[in-house]
Amino acid sequence: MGEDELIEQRRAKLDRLRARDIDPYPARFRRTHTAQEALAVLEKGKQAEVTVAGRVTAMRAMGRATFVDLRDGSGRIQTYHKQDVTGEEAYDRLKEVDLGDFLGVTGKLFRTKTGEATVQATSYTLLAKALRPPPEKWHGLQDIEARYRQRYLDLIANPEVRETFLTRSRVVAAVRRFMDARGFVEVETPVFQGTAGGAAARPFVTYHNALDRQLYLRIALELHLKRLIVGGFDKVYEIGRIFRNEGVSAKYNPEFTMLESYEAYADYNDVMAMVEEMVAGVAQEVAGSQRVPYGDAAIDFSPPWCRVTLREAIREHSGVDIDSHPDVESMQEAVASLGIPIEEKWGRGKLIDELLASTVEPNLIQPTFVTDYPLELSPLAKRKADDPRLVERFELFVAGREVGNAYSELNDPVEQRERFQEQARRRAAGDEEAEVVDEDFLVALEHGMPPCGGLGIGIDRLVMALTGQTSIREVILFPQLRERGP
RNA sequence: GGGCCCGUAGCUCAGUGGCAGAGCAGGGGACUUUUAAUCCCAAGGUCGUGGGUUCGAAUCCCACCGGGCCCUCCA
Repeated sequence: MGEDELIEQRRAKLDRLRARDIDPYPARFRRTHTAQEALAVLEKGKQAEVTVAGRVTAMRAMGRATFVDLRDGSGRIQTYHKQDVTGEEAYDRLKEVDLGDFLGVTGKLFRTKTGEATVQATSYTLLAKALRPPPEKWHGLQDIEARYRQRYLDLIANPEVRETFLTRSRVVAAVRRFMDARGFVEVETPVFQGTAGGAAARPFVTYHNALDRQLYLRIALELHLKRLIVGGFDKVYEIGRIFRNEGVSAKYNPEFTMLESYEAYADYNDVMAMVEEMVAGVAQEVAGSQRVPYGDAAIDFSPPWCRVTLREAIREHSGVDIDSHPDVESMQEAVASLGIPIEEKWGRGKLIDELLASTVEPNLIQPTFVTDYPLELSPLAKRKADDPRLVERFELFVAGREVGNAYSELNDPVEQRERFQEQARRRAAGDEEAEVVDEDFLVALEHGMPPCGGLGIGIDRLVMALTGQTSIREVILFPQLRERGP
């Protein structure tokens, strides 16, 4: 049976219903109970009359009696339609009902002889006719491309997918509650920006007609949130979408969600403690435990987490002591000797970053703070007092992926200008991901910013770690895909 | 950007050179407590697209489109 034919059959049913003066898309319907509420009523032993509504997910017809499974946002409930109860006309009309249609059903609750809570229908109403058939009821929707392109079908057919996205929603809500409870003010900053800064990434470019001006989509929240610290908000955060013009893969989606927070009079150690408390609390709230399954093992979010300096981490996992390679040439040699492909133009910082990504990161399954990064990788972070080559910075790794990044914010406007200028030199030398000098931000810093601890958490990756997903597309409802071909 | 793999009915999948199949869904019939309901009957195909090899291609080769995984880059 071809798809067109299946649709044609459903249209014919629609026409027959209309011919009988039945509106297949009524404007409203009053239900008295959700599926879950109705089940609870019967649980209390009450054989009350209820009106429920939902999508038809299965029909089992046996001559003059039919069982219909209805699903709403709360769950599933079975309705039972008997010809001698509903009357012949209404019973025959069930033939025009298809899987995927929405139905409202009124009747008394009872238990079948197999014990299933059921609504004995005295009447029912078609609430919306579906013209296309739903996916297979037992195997669900397996085709990965179809799952992403038509996520609504994925959500209908695959309950665990629905569960993952409910978890995502709970994670965001729990993070927000945590930040609010600590006195952080939630703010919203511009998505369109004249210069896109705050991260090493290529931006999307767009154009504003009335302003006659090229604009960029933000690649980070950082520089505007710090302006607000200058403006006197002591604690601010934003949970927002950011956009990076990079490849698409299981780890990367061009738009993703970041939490960034800035706290005046805090440093990166304070931020570390806050992150531990926040993520452990979120895990407890959404997973019911600070230990969450990860493959055959588990990730344990209970504090304190492992803390290791970048130098130690790299030495442990690659055998290379970065302090023994103070110049670019020596570092290139060390990295290349591990079989890691390198590029001639890479500086010492980039080489260290590469060492981290390829030797350390995949091994950090349990939550781990890697601290004290090279200055050249961190143009917005404050220098360590006891070692000017390093900054007060940490990255958080979980499940072999970077989940967070934080530092004591650089608030010396003169040094910030120098750091921007160094970035500008790199950009001129062909590094498209170097920071752009943001004069407006420098002016803000020149007005004085208190010492401040900043944080960025990749919400998508946090959700991945908390739900055991290995592809970012499983935690983004509508991931970016290539345009469908002809 | 490179390598490997996949694309068959609305959905889930068999079929690897010789008549294009099954289950679910859909259609007809039997069945008044089923639940992957059961039983009977009939129907349903641009085998991703376009070339090529061959007497013969879903099957082998090439290109393209889409997807997946692994590299590369980015969080």
